[in-house]
Amino acid sequence: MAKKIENLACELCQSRKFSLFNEVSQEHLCQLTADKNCVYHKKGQTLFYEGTRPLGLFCINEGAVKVYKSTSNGKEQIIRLAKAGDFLGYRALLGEEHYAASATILEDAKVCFIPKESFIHLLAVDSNLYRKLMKSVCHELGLMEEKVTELSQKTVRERLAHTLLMLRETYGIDGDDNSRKIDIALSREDLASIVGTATETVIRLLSEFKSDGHISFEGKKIRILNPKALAKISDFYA
Amino acid sequence: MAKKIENLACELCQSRKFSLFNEVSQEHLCQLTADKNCVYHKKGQTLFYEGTRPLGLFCINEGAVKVYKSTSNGKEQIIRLAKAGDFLGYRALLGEEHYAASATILEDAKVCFIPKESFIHLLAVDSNLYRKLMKSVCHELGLMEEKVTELSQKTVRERLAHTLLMLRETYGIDGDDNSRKIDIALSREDLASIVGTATETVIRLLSEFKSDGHISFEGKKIRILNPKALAKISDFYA
DNA sequence: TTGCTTTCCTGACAAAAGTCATATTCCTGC
DNA sequence: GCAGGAATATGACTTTTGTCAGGAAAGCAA
Repeated sequence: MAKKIENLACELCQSRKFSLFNEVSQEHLCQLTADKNCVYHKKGQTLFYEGTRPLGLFCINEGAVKVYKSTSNGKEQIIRLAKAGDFLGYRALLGEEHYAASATILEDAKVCFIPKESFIHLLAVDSNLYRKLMKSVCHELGLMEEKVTELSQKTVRERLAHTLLMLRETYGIDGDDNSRKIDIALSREDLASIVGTATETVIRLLSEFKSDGHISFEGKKIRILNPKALAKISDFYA
Repeated sequence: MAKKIENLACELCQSRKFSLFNEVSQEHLCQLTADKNCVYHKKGQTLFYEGTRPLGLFCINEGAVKVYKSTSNGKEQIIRLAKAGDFLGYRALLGEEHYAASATILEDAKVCFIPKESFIHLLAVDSNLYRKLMKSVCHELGLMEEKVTELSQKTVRERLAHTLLMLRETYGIDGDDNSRKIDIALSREDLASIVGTATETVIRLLSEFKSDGHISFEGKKIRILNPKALAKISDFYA
């Protein structure tokens, strides 16, 4: 299953260019390359479990990962999706807490693991990185506050439309502006866990969006045909 | 209304002892005392508005403040409540963003305002404070993630019970363990904005909790008579 | 292929919560 | 004290959403 692979060179990593590590010095990157561990994970494997102690930082080189909390009623709430260039586990690491969520692979992934000491040392010598990380955590916090507001004030229908638009922003590929495919394999159940509703409700609403011509299905993926209509439904900035 | 008052000495401030500034050196505290501005605010006044640019950090010396986002349908979602010793505005400041929420006085308050430059300088020279702040922001993020999960998975009834228990933790005074009064003046509307529901629903549920003997009303305030029952209702850790 | 499992879909129904209308109570200023 | 307004309370009704049950389709292993 999880297969150790040869360390990818951080200094050459394409995913890094768009990540928080984009300004880290060559020297420090080489050190990271030496310190870290790279692993190939298949879909369904879990990177870490809620409640356990973080031993380092995960960095996604390729693939897709979901971060979610399990709830008492057996469901799960997806907190965020991580893709190439994203980091996982820094909140627990910097907050000196246990993981508050679990992380599971959605699409086969190459994941680098940077041991805690190595990461902490890097932060100590690269104050620019530390500052950027702080900025990023603050931004995340802002996003979460927005999500809280959305959850308590908007209907499932509005939230689903908004979620589709956000997924389009992040995972949209090919086609002109009016027809972009969301290139990530999300089950209806996953989608429901992001929106915060029941799977059946998502299925029903997607069918509706489809028959209204706002979206279409391509295999397991969704194509956004009419983003404006979805924006209107989601009550975006209105 | 807002009345400038003589600067309170940070180095002598009792509220500070339980705040993030509890380990800041005497020297730096004196500098803060010189740099800051203290203002007395009456209930209903607003410290800052969503969408504006942060010019500094607010520190609550006394009183209660609500931080909330206004939504398109005219309602508001309370993101957090701040009391003596709490800071406001650091997320926007450190994230280098505009305020994502507004802050309004719930109970007459003494609020100190530390200019941005002064705060940034303090962070630059006191790395321990910076680290503590990072830790705090990460912790906040964890709390928000929990709130997101709670909002999408629990009923209003469960959330209200949980909210009452949290308010009891933070604002509970006098009485033995089975009878603590929540010593903060929250209107039903405010409570609804915290829980994320309609005012009428809160009123109805509170009446129900009252007739079930779980709570009682003392003036505008609520006394928790049976925390265990509320914990059960809130499905806490179950 | 075949059979098996998982995911997706649909319908019927129930429960939860929001909305609207209307009292009633509580404050506050005069 | 009283008037007027705000906050609280309650009822009736509607809408939204969740739940349960059952079936179709798609993926997967042998």
